[in-house]
Amino acid sequence: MSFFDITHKDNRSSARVGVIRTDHGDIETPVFMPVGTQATVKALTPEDLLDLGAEIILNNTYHLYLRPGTGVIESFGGVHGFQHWSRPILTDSGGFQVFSLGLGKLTKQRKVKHDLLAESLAEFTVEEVALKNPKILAKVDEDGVTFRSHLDGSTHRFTPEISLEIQHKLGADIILAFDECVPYPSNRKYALESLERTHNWAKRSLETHKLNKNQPYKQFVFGIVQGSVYPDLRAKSARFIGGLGFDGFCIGGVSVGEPKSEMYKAIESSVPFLDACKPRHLLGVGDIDDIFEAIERGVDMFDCVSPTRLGRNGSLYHSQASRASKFRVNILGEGYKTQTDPLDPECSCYTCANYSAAYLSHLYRADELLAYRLGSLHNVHFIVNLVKKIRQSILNGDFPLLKQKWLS
RNA sequence: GAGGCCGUAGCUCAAUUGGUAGAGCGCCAGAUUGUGGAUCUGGUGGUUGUGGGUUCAAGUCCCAUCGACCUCC
Repeated sequence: MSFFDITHKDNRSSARVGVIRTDHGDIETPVFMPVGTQATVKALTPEDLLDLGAEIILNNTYHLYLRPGTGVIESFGGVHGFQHWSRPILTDSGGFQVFSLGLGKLTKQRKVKHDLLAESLAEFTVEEVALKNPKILAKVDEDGVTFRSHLDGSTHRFTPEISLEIQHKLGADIILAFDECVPYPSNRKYALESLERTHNWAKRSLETHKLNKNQPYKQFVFGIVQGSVYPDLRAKSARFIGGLGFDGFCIGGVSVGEPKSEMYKAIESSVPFLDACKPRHLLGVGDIDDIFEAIERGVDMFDCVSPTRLGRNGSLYHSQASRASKFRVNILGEGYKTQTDPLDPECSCYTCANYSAAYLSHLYRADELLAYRLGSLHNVHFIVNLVKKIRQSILNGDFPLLKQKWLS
């Protein structure tokens, strides 16, 4: 029994069907994993997640390290026992927080124009840019990253060694190398500089992982490909990371503001250099069209906050919504105030099976807590099961048809 | 009954000595991709209670009227 087996390949694209085996159960790929940053998929219980078909969830190292702290989680024998989830878990390495607390923070603030950031990065060092922007909470150096907690401002430091040691203590089934996610846009000089650093960190992450002897059960470690939107850097990164001996791979640094076409190019530039027998995870994606495009290009795993975040904000997936509206409708829209039918007649989730759109609309307008739960339930169900349908379509040989049906 | 005070957007309120009526919230719409249950971006919205008058010009000054509130008898 190997960690990952490919059971079927699409003959018209790079799409494939497989199974990942962990001590906490199997995962059928392609798979979408809901994000439970703080050891909880917001508003949902583990039973909810099982009911709607989730096979694996993502937890975040940065958040759990800061709160409740690794010690508390260790006392439960790891993240599974702590959150009452006995199926597989993947932990992020904290690398993304280097981005979201650091330079990426600038691109997320609409005030800072993209070209301004690009100019800054061309003209100044990262340290100089950070000095000019006191809101930045993280600073990267060759050895690791120093950051301030978003909770209390206290100073902390992550290195590849520290991140992996924390992840060993958290005890997820799949853990990630510590990387730097560069903002978009980044000039080539910075992207390359950061890439060398991420590669160095990948080696150190893997070495640290090999030293870990006291695993109660098997932990697999994935390396992360970076390289921004530069195809040659992506290829360089995939060759390097692909050659280190990781159990699987992530493609990172996407969905950070770049055009979708650039993201697809980044996937295409990376996949050919990654061992075809190992699973590939596209970090932080995502949108329904992106999932189709990525699976077609050989991606096996996805995680994204969008179904839960959008669910809490009333943006709900709908089988009859157009691609232009990203397959979603806004339940807060005026028309739903009086709709006695369920939100989506074609949906089999708990929410659509039991509640009218008008009731949902009311819950959202009244800021009732049940809105978060019913909305998240619906959205996660929608995405998880769409990916299951895609999996089946690959087995049936009609994946291109299904993709065309959705994306035309 | 007498005196006082106030009526401006759906709501709470702004608007210099008279000079193009604004804000917050709400409402409507959009954004949201390895999560700060957050945030951001637009948009709709008014015969300034009503009717007269003074003035080049009135939310603002004058008169009447309707309504709310306060005090006193």
